[in-house]
Amino acid sequence: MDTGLNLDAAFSALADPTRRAIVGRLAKGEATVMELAAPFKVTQPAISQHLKVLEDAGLVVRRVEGTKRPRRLAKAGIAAMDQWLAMLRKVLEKNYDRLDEVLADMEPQKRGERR
Amino acid sequence: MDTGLNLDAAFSALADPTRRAIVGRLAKGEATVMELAAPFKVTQPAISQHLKVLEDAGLVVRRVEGTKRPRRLAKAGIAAMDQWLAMLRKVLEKNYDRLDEVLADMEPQKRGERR
DNA sequence: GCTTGACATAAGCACACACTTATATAAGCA
DNA sequence: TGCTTATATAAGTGTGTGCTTATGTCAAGC
Repeated sequence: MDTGLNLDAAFSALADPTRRAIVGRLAKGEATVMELAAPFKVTQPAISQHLKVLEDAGLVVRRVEGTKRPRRLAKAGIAAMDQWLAMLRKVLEKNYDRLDEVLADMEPQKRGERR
Repeated sequence: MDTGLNLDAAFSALADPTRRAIVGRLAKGEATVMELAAPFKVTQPAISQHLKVLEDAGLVVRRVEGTKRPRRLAKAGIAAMDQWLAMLRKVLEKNYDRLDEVLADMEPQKRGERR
């Protein structure tokens, strides 16, 4: 029942804080590699590698402009994750039982076997 | 702008297909470790380890019932990711140029740290 | 044509991760 | 009391990831 889109790649791409920051920057609009690299301490190759991960995940697309390769967000990848999460959100909003949640959190642990 | 929840942990937890399947199963309701392990070819310890990752990410909570430890979905973690993605979706759908406008357009209560 | 600027790719390394088997703990039951 | 069930933790191992430096490519400008 899967759409075939790569959720693995999308979620693991966004697992990295640098890549989430890149995506956050691209939410403001198109940007070149150099522009994307500027705020970070890492080198340009590192950013290029991050961008490759984001592109392979379908979250970002590339354009050619002279010697530059501006990136922007891709709708497909974002939509796929969003859809998966929407399913969970729907379940939670419908079934969430506040009291049970509280009780689970307050469960006595006298024997200290937790974590 | 931090929800207090760890997006790093949440996204990387869901990067693993086994863990996404576990979450998918929990969307149908509470389940024990053995029940969660059944559909997979991996061993029980592996599932316990996956569950620890999901719990640390705030996506799943535990309850004590005799010798069993049934898990269920936790609303907070899912909501945090959902919110982050909603911001991106909004940018893509509305074709905004600037993130600022999107943030200004979002519900005030969802923008900052509450409580 | 040669240099520069913008990027991609390659190789190597340290560390994180998913898995395994083996063992520990705790509750229920004969 | 011991045996079984449910789960957690430990230790070891192979694989993956993120970073680095070094180098390659390709378009622009002189």
